[in-house]
Amino acid sequence: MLENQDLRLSLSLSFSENKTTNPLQLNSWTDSFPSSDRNLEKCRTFLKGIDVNIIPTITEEEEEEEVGVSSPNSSISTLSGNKRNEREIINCCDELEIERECSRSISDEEDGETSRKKLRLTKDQSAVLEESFKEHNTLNPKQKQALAKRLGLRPRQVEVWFQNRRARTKLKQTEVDFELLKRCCENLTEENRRLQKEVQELRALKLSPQFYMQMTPPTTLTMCPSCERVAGPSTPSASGPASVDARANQMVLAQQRPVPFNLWTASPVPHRPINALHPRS
DNA sequence: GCTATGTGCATACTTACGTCA
DNA sequence: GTTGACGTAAGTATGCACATA
Repeated sequence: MLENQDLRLSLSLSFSENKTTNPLQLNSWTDSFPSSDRNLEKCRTFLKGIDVNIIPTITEEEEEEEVGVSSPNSSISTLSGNKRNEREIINCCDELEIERECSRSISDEEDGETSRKKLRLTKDQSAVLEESFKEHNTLNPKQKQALAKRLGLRPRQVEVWFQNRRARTKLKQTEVDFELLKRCCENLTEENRRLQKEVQELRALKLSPQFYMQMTPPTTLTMCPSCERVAGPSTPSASGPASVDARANQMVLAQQRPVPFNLWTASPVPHRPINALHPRS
C-alpha cells in the first residue's frame, strides 16, 4: 500500500545507528514485575482493558495533562530501569489514574483478559498524518496536540503513528541502502578480479624480459584513463634489460595502488590497460 | 564547576490485531 | 470457514540530552 510512497519519502533522515540492543532485555510486563505484587496485578488488569477504539472523553484539563506527558511512554514506559519501574508503579497505581483508565476501558473488560483492541485509522486520518509527516517527521507537543484534535485521536496515538512512520521510513531507507551497497560490492568484486588478472599478466611479463626487448618503447607519456596514472616515457637509459625490469616493476606497483572508483556506478568504467603494456602492433 | 537525579523524547524491538489472498 | 502472510497500532526497554538541586 504505502510501499511505493515510502520509497518516495525523504531519504535524508539522519539515523543513529550506533544503538546497541540488550540481548537480555525484558520483553513483557510479566518479566518486569513479579506477579506477587497485588498492585501491579491491578495495574495489569486495567491496562489490558484499555480500548483504543473508543475515543476517550477527555476533559480540557485532562487533555492538557496528556500533552504535558506526551512522551511515547507517558503512561508506562518513559521510565528507564528499575527506578523508572518504581515510579511507574506509583503512577499507575494511583487511584485516580486507575479510575480514569478504567473508565476508558469498561467495554473491553467484558471481552476477556487477553483482548487488546486495535484502532484502525481511517483513510482520511492516515492521509492527514502522511501530509504532516512530509512536513515534519517529528512533532512538538503543540503540533501533536493540534493534529490529535483535528483527527479526533489522542495525542499518544498521533505520537505512536509518527514513531512507527519513522521506523517504516528508516526500514525502507535501509533496504535501499542495502541494495546500493550490494551493487557496489559486486562492482568492486568484479573490479578486483580484473585487477588481479592484470597483476598476474604483469608479473608474467616481468619474468620474461625478452618480451620487452621486442617492444617498441612508448615515446610519449601515456595516461591511463581509469587510474589516471602515467605509464612513463622511455628514457634514453631505459633501453636495457635492467630498466625494462624496473619499468615492469613500476607498472605492477601502479596497478597495486588504490584506484579511484565510483562506488555508485552500476557498471564501472572499463579499466583498460595502458599502452605501454599493450605495445602498438 | 562537578555530580546525581529526574524528565522528555527518540529509537529498537516486540506483540497483537486487522486485513486479504 | 480457515489459515498464513503481511501491515500496523501499540507496548516495552533503553539511551541520550537537558534541567535542576
